[in-house]
Amino acid sequence: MTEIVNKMDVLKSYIETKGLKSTAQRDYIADTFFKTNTHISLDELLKKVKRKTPNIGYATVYRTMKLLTESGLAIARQFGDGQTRYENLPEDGHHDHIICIKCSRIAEFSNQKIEQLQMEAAKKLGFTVVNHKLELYGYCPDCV
Amino acid sequence: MTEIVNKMDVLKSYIETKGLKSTAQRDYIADTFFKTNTHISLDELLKKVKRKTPNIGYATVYRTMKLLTESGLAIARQFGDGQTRYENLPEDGHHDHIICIKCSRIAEFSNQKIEQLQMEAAKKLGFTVVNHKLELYGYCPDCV
DNA sequence: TGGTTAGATGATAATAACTTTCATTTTCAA
DNA sequence: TTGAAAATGAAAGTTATTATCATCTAACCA
Ligand SMILES: [Mn+2]
Ligand SMILES: [Mn+2]
Ligand SMILES: [Zn+2]
Ligand SMILES: [Zn+2]
Repeated sequence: MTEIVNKMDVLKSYIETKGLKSTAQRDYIADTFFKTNTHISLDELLKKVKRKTPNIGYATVYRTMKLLTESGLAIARQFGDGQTRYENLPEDGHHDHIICIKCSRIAEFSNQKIEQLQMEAAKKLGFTVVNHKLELYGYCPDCV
Repeated sequence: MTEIVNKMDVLKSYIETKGLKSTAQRDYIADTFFKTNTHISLDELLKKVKRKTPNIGYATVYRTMKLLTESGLAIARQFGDGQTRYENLPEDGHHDHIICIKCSRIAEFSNQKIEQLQMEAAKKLGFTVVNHKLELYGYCPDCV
């Protein structure tokens, strides 16, 4: 609850800073997205949004998610199925993913030791790490 | 040297097993690819191949790389720049990548401890890992 | 409060990287 | 040598994303 209000405030503030305008469509798309706890695609989000506002366009959903990503409220992910998926910025920090190659179920995990070892591996090569992508692919408990 | 001959033999053998036919185009594309030690895109490979055989088509390069990937001689990679890149199957086993977000330089590393921890993280969630993708993004030594 | 105008919207067109189709050519076993 | 099966190259089709453009609309102001 307070969560979503907060996120909406962050968005409003970002919009103001950038000299943009507030619209009902954008608010509703953002609100709908903030209420999801999945890794949602644009098509899925559009479908959800169209249930209340059927006249909304794909382009507006696309532009809104772009805005949310820019403002840091959403994270864009690519799990190799050909389409970008968005998730809410996790309040408990960064996490990585494990994806079932049979049913597409996605689980999340975070491991500080792995992050540490990544840094070290990079340092050994003279690189500085800004971000990373770690995805495990395999079978979930239900798919053996 | 012996390397490439070996790879060509593996390819020949794969082609025979599948009931396919041998062609000059395929041989030349494969040979050109086997001689690269980069993570090469289809366009880059086509360009290289066209220097000797200008009449060769994109589709043939595409189909040859598909074949090499199926046969295990090539690995297809996605580094987030929108196009698939191919690399030769490394003889020293699996490795992961670190990509410079300024100059696109790609370095490779492998860390057994990280692999181990990944397995454990997956197991904790009841998943079985079949493969994984680990990419670090940051700055290379030349780009600070 | 009505006018102005920069930004937003939604339909549609354009991209870009594949992927497939198809007419023609080539391979290769009989 | 021949004919069926596979390969090739040009071109068309896909699909997800991004841009364009003719209206709309929000927000500031006289
Ligand atoms: Mn997630
Ligand atoms: Mn590599
Ligand atoms: Zn599953
Ligand atoms: Zn660099």
